[in-house]
Amino acid sequence: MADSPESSTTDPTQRLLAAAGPVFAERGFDRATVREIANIADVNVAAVSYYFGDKMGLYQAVITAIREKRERAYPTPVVGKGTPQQDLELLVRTLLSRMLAADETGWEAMLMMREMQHPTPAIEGMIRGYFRPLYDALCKTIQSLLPPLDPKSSWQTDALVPQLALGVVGQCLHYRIGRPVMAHLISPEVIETHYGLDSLCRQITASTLAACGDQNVIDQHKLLKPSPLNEPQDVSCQQ
Amino acid sequence: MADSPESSTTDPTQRLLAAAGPVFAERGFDRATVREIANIADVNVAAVSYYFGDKMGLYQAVITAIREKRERAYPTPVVGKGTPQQDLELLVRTLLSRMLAADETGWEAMLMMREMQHPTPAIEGMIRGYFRPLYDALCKTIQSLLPPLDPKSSWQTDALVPQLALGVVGQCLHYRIGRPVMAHLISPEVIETHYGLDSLCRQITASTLAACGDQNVIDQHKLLKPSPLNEPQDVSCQQ
DNA sequence: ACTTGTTTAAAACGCTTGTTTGAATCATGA
DNA sequence: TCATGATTCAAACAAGCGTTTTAAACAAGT
Repeated sequence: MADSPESSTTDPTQRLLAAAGPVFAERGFDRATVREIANIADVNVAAVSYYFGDKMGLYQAVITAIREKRERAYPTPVVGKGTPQQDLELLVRTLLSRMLAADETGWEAMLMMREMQHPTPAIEGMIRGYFRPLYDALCKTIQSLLPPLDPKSSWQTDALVPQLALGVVGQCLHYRIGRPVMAHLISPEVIETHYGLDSLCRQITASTLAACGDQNVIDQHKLLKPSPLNEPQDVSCQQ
Repeated sequence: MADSPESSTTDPTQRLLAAAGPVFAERGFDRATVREIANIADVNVAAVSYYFGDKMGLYQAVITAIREKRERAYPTPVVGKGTPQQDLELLVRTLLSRMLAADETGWEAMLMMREMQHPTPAIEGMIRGYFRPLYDALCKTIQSLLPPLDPKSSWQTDALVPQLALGVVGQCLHYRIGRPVMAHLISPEVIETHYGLDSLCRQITASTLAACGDQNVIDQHKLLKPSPLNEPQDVSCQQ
């Protein structure tokens, strides 16, 4: 680990991009220093200004690069091919994959989250090529899962579908954002066993189907999996 | 607005705390400068070191202060008094209130979110006095909403309840975290009309009840409000 | 081999930062 | 009134930062 750090290529541009990602993700834009990045990339500090203009240029290049990479790795599925239920599960899986993505060490997702909350000009492209398509697909799928809407209710036409879609996004997001806190609330073994991609995907999909108000749908969905809920009709049972 | 900024008290400690909150929230810990804070507080920069040791000391004092303030403003409701459904709605409302809290300009919630993702030593107290109680209450309430669990299924006993509870938290959280992105996806008018506390609370509560698999409960809940879903049985209707 | 334009290298610049200094000011009790 | 300790203040300090400079190394075409 001494002679050739980040030695995948000799192109300083690539070396800088590769080195900058994890540093930006771990330290944030401000705490990250171009000197550290340049050291890791094993290029001179001046290369940052030379190739990217300035530190912010490098940052935006990193953001753009990982967005494109993840877009390719987890492309937005085309909805309408299978049943709406299958579409929904696929969308949830895509979303969760993008969030949890164990590729590298998760720093990519971390960077995207940073960008979400403290947007730089790079946010525009992120939304256009990344969030919007998936959000639209989600809305369309949820729309087709719902019973016919009352066109006279502005709540139903304007709010319901987006709220359900955002509920999906929010739950997926939480398993990225809330991770540090979750580690304090739930034992590591349980997280290990029950908070993998498959388990979470099943849970979120089922919840959303239920929220769409279609008991048949959730029953069908449950049949696909081993051991879900059993008597959904009897309530008010204090443990 | 010239002669006495932040003039609620003459105590430099209080003035610094009051001034530091918004600045830390808006700029983040690193971009926030003690000089700007001191200027706004209208005290000398040296007061930061003098009273709080250093910048980080001031930051942690701010975190602690707003946690205590919000704990008082939106205390964790005692569950078990009313029906589980009412309890759930109350808990969701508390959570959403804490997240969206329009008090001040929302910087308090923003700071707590920052802390969640990039914890400092102040996170311990936050979890103990803030997240844990609400999370436990949520779990207990959801438990009593669910049908009897199969004790042989580790998924049901270990994962289901926490996952549902975290789903609630995640959805609430998202309406804080995802705000910038949401502004790009949904028109301002719709946000204005349909993304207030009441609307979101209703939506999240109803979704969770549905996810608990109890169709009766959601039907009852719907009766409390004007115009929710109507024919929940017929499905597969492509818009 | 020479020239020309591009890339790399080390050092330094200029600026901002958190923090400290040491004197001035104030409050308080004898 | 004076002395003592706490507080305030302007100024300075030292360190770290992004960026620029200047010159050396390199590549390629003639």
